[in-house]
Amino acid sequence: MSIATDQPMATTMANTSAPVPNSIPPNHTLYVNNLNAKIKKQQLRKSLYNLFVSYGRIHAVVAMKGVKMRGQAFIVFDDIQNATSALRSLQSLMFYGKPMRLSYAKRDSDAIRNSKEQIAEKTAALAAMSQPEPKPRKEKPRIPPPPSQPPPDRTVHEQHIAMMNSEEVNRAANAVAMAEAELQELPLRDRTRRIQSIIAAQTTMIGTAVPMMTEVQSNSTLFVTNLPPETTKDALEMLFRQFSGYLDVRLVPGREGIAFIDFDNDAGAASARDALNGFKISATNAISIVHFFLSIAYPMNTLESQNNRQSEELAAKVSRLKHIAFDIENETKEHNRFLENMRFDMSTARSFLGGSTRHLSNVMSSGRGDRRAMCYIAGAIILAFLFLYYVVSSFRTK
DNA sequence: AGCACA
Repeated sequence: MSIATDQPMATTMANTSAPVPNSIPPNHTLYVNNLNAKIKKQQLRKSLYNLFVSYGRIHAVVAMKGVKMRGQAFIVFDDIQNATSALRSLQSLMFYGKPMRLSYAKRDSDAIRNSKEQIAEKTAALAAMSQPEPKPRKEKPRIPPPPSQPPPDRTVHEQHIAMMNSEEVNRAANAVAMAEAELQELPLRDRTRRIQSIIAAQTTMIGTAVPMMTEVQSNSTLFVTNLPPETTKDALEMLFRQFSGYLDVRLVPGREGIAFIDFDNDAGAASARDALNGFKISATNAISIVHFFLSIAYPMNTLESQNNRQSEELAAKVSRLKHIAFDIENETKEHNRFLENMRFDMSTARSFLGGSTRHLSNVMSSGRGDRRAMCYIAGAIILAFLFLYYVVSSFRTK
């Protein structure tokens, strides 16, 4: 399938370990040159971000259009180690048709300089205030050692909990939280990749799984395809109204063969889907029903992980998360298959969203002020829109 | 090739 993205084809990885002779010491910021100067600044920044962010949190991507600065960019990492691993793995990567050249920046980026200053100020202030100087610890071990008097038989759970409360896990959880915000802005397909790389990165970073909770948000609208052209709204109504929470059938004016079925709850939609997917609505047509799912992963509150039972579930949660990531991918592919055969335009996308937006206005006007529900619905609408827009634009630019 | 950020 041909998908248009703003991502350049990342073809040959000519990386290996051939570090360019490099006199510049490691830096938070990578200097990139030999970039394709034809790419527009915004897109370039976005693509660079998407490429480099797998190696760690990125503070900024700077690219400039001027004669002197074209073809170059700066990637500001929060962490030097991450900058280093990006430098090593992406060196000479074909990017928009040209092998990019990476080195450390000669000077610190302003943002880094500032935060270094702030840290220096704080430690100076601390030193001035406190008379017993804090012992300068050297090189913190990956997993904090047990307290000086290790209780003879710490249970596995207790060790686990101690680790969960470690600074490293907190940082990892933080990284995941940042990533979550970023995920919201990515099309579904890219979210899968990001979720996987976040898990991988955090897992290697702390040597164990980050405690994550996942929330699968289903959607109370079903997408039905392969309907015979003469299908009427009444016929579909007959079929679907037996399921609890049924609200409405929406045919798409000007488009044969598809329909949207709204429910007032996810579970009703799911049970209708399970019952009717593949249903032979006529001698020749077995209908196919797609239920769009959205999922969000977020770090578990590390305080909550003090609870033993929850800490037992961590591993299971993470593996479930991985499965969900794969599921999203599969579903996305499946959707694309459906949609590739159709002229799926914006009015169709809007029609799909019609139900959701109505739910939103219902919630808003009900005056119950359920913030949480509103956020979810609004978020789901945005994600759904992004996904649909992505699908639509992939036809446009074919 | 070219090292900036307001």
